[in-house]
Amino acid sequence: MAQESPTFSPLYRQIRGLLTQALQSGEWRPGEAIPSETELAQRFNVSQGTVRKAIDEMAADNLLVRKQGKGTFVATHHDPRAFFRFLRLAPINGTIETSQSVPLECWRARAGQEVARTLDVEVGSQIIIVRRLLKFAGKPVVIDEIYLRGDLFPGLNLDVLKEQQGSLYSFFETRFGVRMVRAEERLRAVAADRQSADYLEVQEGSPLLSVERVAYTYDDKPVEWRRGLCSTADHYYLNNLN
Amino acid sequence: MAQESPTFSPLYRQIRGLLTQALQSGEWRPGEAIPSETELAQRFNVSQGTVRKAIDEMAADNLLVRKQGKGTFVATHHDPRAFFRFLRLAPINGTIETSQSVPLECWRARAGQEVARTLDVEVGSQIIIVRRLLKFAGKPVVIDEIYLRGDLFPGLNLDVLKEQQGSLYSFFETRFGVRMVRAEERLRAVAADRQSADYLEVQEGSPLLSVERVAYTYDDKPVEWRRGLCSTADHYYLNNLN
DNA sequence: GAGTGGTCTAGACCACTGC
DNA sequence: CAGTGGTCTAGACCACTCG
Repeated sequence: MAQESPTFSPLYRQIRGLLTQALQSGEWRPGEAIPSETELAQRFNVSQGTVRKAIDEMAADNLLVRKQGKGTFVATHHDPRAFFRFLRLAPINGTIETSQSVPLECWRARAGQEVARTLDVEVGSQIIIVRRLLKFAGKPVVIDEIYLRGDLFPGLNLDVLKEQQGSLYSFFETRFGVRMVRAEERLRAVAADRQSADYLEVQEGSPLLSVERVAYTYDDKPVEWRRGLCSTADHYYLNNLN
Repeated sequence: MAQESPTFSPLYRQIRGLLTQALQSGEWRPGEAIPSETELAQRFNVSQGTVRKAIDEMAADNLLVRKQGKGTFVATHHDPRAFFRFLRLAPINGTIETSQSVPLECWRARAGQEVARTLDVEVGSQIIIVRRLLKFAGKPVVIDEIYLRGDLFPGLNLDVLKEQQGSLYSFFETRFGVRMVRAEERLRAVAADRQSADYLEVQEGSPLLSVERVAYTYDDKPVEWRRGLCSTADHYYLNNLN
């Protein structure tokens, strides 16, 4: 029912669109259960199998999480298993370490050309810049500079950031209703500048891993641009190629 | 039919196992079409939908490639689209560049403890070590040191390597019937040693991206261990986080 | 037109959770 | 026990490719 001709989109893909829209509108919040497959099938007037296929895709993209016998849930950054989805750093020797995010600075500014293009906003619109230090087992490992769309994070400042527990994305999710869904990272090796070297307690000029990231929300629009400098003396960046 | 009780494995997963086994045995070679879904369903005495689900999973893992109207094919590294699945380097400014693999050295040795553990072979068994330079648009970008299981690459030497066209994995696939299926990479930033600096035409001590990789075949056994040092002056390593 | 994969449906039954 | 997701089946029809 309702199938277009030029760009053919199967029913389950349309259902996915409707579900994504509902997620975006906040009808079901991160961590909550969405209605059962049979309920959704009735609501959209399709068979249960079609809803199922839509949910399958969204679960594969980490938008939803299925739990047999319990239901299907909106994915959340609070889930400890989701923590390392966006933080691919692991200690070279040894086990899991506790991590701590230390906010250093937070101020508002106007978007220059490059930031405006990356975040898909007008040049001159308000952005927020955050600098923070990430510690593993008490030792500084990453220094981040983060650019955010100002309109999406009203009231964000250094004091608010200090309330943060858990990951930054988990914090954005509950505090501002902004959920990061996917990201693109560009990695390079660079020499430590003076300031970063001081923060990371390494020598100026020593090699650091530069991780540049653009993160997107549901509607595939960029929300965050960040650049992290990682000391890889005791940690490496893990990646699986399938 | 035939469902175990302790570790329950659904039928389609068992079918996947049988298909993987057939791939591993070389019944269908990379690039070839496998039998149609209905044929496979008859062969395994299951419904077409069950075969379909098995193939779906394997296509998601890049073991098979579906082509509507034509059939399902064994994935191959010859496919230009598969080229950047294991080579995540892209030029910082500009378009696609031609790449060239220049073999430098190739010799046989006995596996030490670390290599033996990584490649899951006995200490002292034969391994092959390859050094090669990777050029983009004529300029050196990566210097690789590659450790291979000697038993899987009989007759491999520098002369043979010079016949290589396309990617190294594509070469291994046709020449030795060894197909890399997935890999794990560990990235760090390091300072260039004298020799690497010379090859990459950078200054000694300048920051390089170290990419350590273990690659696996169908049976999930490690086949290759390699370490690449990348000059990220004009290229970055691209990664998508979903 | 014949053959392939892709979609959609409907129904039966299994596995897991929680009351 | 009822309710959820997970599996398996069978059949109808659509979209694409190729001769």
